[in-house]
This record gives sequence, structure tokens and C-alpha cells, in this order.
Amino acid sequence: MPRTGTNHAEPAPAAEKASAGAEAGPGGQDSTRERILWIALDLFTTQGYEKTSLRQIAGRLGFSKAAIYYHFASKEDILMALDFRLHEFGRDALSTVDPAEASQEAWVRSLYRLIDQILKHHALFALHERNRAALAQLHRERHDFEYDDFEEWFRVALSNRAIALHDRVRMGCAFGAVMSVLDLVGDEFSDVPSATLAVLLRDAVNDFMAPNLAPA
Amino acid sequence: MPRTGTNHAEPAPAAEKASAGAEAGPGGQDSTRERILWIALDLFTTQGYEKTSLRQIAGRLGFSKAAIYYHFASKEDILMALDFRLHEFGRDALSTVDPAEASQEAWVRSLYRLIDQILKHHALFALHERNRAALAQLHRERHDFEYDDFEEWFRVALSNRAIALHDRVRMGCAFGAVMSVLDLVGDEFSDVPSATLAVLLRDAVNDFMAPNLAPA
DNA sequence: GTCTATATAGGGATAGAC
DNA sequence: GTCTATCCCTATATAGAC
Repeated sequence: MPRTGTNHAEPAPAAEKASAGAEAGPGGQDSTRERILWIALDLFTTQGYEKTSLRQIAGRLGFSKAAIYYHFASKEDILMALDFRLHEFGRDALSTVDPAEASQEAWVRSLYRLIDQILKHHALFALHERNRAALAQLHRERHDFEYDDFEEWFRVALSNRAIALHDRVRMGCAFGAVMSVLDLVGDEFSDVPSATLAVLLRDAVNDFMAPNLAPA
Repeated sequence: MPRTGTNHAEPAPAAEKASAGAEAGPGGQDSTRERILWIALDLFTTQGYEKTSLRQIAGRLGFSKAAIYYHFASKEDILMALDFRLHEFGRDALSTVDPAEASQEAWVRSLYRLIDQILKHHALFALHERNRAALAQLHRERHDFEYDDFEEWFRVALSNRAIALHDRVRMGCAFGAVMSVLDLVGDEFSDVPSATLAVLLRDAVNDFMAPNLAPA
């Protein structure tokens, strides 16, 4: 039986759900399924999801286009599989906190964890940033995983009217600072080691938020 | 003679180059060309450029698909016209400063002006944010207007190795903070008046960057 | 698991009438 | 300036052989 059909919950053919090597790529799982995901991740990110054809993915694989359909039910299914991993590391960062009533302290803690997760899974983050439209539509169609997307989490938390406007803006600033700088990793900040960047970013978040957290 | 062909420099059929009402829309120019741009701006932003078909634009127009080709040489040409307006307000904000050797003071000043411009032309900004992939490719193909895109300007300025790494990261943070919060206008911050938001953002940038600008 | 061949739909774009 | 009709291409997806 072909493994086709809509399988979000990673099939985990042997042993991949340990949050570690899930990203695979050169050095990870070499199953064809994994290779497809790796190639798609690259092309979707550099060209955009819509502009990437299955033909092109097949070309890099060395296989024919039809072969892909043995592993995935549709092109969208490939994007969903990648989106799922995005959710996975998002959940890791945000854990248990309910966004609707997250305090500013919780916001900062989540942001800290998010920095680490994104630095670890930067390729997936880049996919997220470059395909916001496609991913948004995906979430609209299949709202199984509702607030699994970390961006959604932060947006909901930011809507909390119980927090003063001034503070909400500062929270938004801290979030944007992190996203934007991490987006530049690999380009303008390609020379900066991850650890250094993480420290600098945490400091920045602090400076944006600190006056709020400890009202001198 | 059809007005077709690649015309970046807005044809300005009567009197539109005053930076004011260029955005048109409900209340602006009612020429068909203007209506097309307005509809495209909406659809490109909500669905993405690639996912929007000329058929769909024509449907909203009430015209047939072919009619569009009298006004624009291609679908890409529509995007270029919108991109041109984006450049217009970008130039307004960045003016004369050479990004390659912009000081931190210049950076902050540019950021201030950018806040105002984006608040004035928020629909165009949203287009920019939701179609980064498509616009990037456009700029790759037709590098007539090189650093006209404001994002490019800030990226180049950020690459300036003459500035200490720590400070470059701070600059990136300030930029990201502004972008991200302005992206939420109309959603999470829909209740906030523009003027209020502008003040809060300038304050945030100021508080964040001030220690750099005035080394106590 | 991968192939070739094909079905089917929709996209952008053009021709020429009005 | 807008229409209808059509062309051509590429896309996703399927059928069935190997």
C-alpha cells in the first residue's frame, strides 16, 4: 500500500520524532521521502511555494515527477509535512502557556526559547518567512492545528486588551526585533556565530521590555 | 495606440504624481487603470501574487480578462506598477542618504520617516510584506531600480562592517520592531489611531537606540 | 518504488470584431 | 476600451506497466 493520503502525523518510518535530527538534509535520513522534503524546503524557500513545480523537485531528485506521488498525495501535502515540523518546534518553544492571557513575563520567556529554536531550525524558519501567504491559506483550509503556528500564538497574545497599549506595542517591538534579525542570519549576519547572536538578541528583548517588567 | 508596453514611470494620464492621492482606491482616480491597480493590490495582498489570476481581477472589474491587456502588457506589469509606488514612498523616506555608509543617526532618522510613510500607505506596505518572494524575483529580473526598495536600503546599511557588530544587531532590531508592529496595524492594533502608534513607535526606537547615539 | 503516457484543468496572452 | 474566441503552455494528478 502506497503511503499516500493525508498524513500530518509524521509517519516516522524508523526513528524520527526525536526533535533532534528531524531536519535531516545532508547527513540526516536518506529515505526518498526525506530527500523530497529537503529539496522542497530549499526550493520553496528560495523561489516560493507557488513558483516551485513538482517537475523541478523531481529533476533534482533524479526521479520522474510521478514518483513523488508515491510519497505524497499532493503538492500541498509536502508543504503540510514541512509545516508540521514548524509546528513541532513552535510547540517546543511556547509549551503550555495560553496566549490569550499570557503575561509579559511569559511573553519574554517564550521569546527567549523561540530564539534558540529558530537558530536550531533556521531553514524551516526561512520557509515560514518567505511563504506567509501560502501557509496562511493552508491554515485556513485545514484548521486542525489551530494555534500551533508560533506566529499565531504571538498575535493572539498581543490582542490581550488587559495589557496597556504602550506595553503591547513594546511586546510587538521585541517580537519583531527577534524575527527580523533572525531573518538576516545567513545574509547580512552570516559572519555572526549563533551563540553570539542569541546573547545579543536576548539583551535586545530585555532592553525593549525591561522598563515594563521592573517599573523603576 | 494602446497604452500597453512596459511603462514603469507612471503614465500620469492627467494629474497623478503628487505623492498625495496616488493610492486612489475608493475616492481616488476612477480610471479603469486605477481600478485594476486597486483590485490587484487587494487580491495580491490577501491571496498572494501567484495565486491571483487575471480572470479573478477581471471578475471584480466586471470586465473580461482580455480588457486588462489594454491597460497592462502583462500580469507582471501590474505588479511592477504597484512596486513603483512602493519605491516612490521609499525614496521619500530615505532621500539622499547612501546606505553603504549611513551612520546610526541617519538610520534612526530614516526609520522615523519610514514610520510615517508606511502609516500613510499601509496597503502598499502590506503588499510588500506578503509578497516578498515575488517582489524579490522582480528586482532580480529588472534591476533598473536597484536600491529603490526600502528593505534593500536597510539591508545594505546593515552590512556596513565599519559599524560594530553589537550596534548592527541593535539597528536590525529597531528596524524589525518597526516593521513588525506596522504589519499588525489593521489586525491586532486596529483600534489604535495612526498618530498614537507613530508616537509609541518613535519612543520605542528612541529608547532602544539612544544609549548608542549618545555614549554616556 | 519508480517509470511512461496521458487526462484534465487553468494559467497568461493574442487576434480581430465591435 | 471592451468583447469573444482561441492558442499555447505548464501545472497537478492519475493509470497502468515494470
